[in-house]
Amino acid sequence: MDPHGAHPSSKPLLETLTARLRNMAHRLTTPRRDILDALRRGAHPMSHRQIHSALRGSCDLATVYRSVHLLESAGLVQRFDLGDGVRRYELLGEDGHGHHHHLVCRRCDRVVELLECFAPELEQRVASQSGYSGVTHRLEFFGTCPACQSA
Amino acid sequence: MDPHGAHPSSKPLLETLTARLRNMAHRLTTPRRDILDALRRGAHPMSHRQIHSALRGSCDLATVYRSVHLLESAGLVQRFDLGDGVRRYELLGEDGHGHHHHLVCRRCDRVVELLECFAPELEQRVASQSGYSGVTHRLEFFGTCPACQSA
DNA sequence: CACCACCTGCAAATCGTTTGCATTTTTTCC
DNA sequence: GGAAAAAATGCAAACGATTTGCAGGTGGTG
Ligand SMILES: [Mn+2]
Ligand SMILES: [Mn+2]
Ligand SMILES: [Zn+2]
Ligand SMILES: [Zn+2]
Repeated sequence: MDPHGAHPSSKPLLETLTARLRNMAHRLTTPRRDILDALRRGAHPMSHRQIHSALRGSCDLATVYRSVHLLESAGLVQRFDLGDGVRRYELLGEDGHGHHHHLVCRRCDRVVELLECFAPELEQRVASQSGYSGVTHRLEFFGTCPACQSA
Repeated sequence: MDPHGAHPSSKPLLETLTARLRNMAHRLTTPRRDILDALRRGAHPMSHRQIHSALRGSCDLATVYRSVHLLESAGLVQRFDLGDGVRRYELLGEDGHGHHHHLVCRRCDRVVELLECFAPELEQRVASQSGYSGVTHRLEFFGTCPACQSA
């Protein structure tokens, strides 16, 4: 595994993403297309602020918040919570394909993308034992990266 | 499993907790003792605000924030992030004993305490594959509780 | 019981995020 | 292509959680 590696999976075409958005009966606006494109280029989860800077001010920060909300409810992006109070987002494949987790350095915030998801069978067990339905999970790892260990 | 069940493990004595705090070279103040006691009584992770109300205003909310910080760095409490922007805390046993996870209803926020922790072997694997050290994890489950399913 | 380092209350500041409203865009339909 | 309706944006103000500065209060030690 490459410690700095980004998503190895082929990135979806921007055209594919905008099509998905329109299929959900939403308008395709310039900010939304640009946000999707920024996320497509990003190797790791991006905060609203990071997305906004990647857009170089082409739209307002409030619009980034509103658009990301929409993309999330449309199932195009997934939210990640890496422990600081900041929400981060990544593109999500159709039907939830592309679900995965991260390993974050406590010192320098370096992120490793973890390709496998371990927990689906756990979801099953948790669901059947509790009676809850539609069980999902959120899992992130934390540690000290090689660089920060020697420093 | 009891869907509403709280921690089944025996609760530590307040005296034990205050001793642990003092061993870390920290003062035992009234707010700190009261906060430990509130957490000891709580069945689920508590937010700063919940702790503060449990104290019935006996100390300031800012003091709750500062004290919980201290308790966290002293290893007496563990932080949980249940998806809303609010941090919650539970007592943690010595040497990290008592680590566990939760299942939260997306509709009514009902919390189920999950007794087992599945991920230590995953930590191992993640650590050896990435070169990170001191790997820990954060894992929570979300779903719809039986009551909210019928509603 | 006095001292001092540490802690607390209070209020203001900070930070991420949300929202109201007037204006601009997108889409639909001629 | 252009007009009209519906929806999205920009801007600034509001918000809720958390942090912080400072002046006064307290715990633990000798
Ligand atoms: Mn990722
Ligand atoms: Mn718990
Ligand atoms: Zn690092
Ligand atoms: Zn519920």
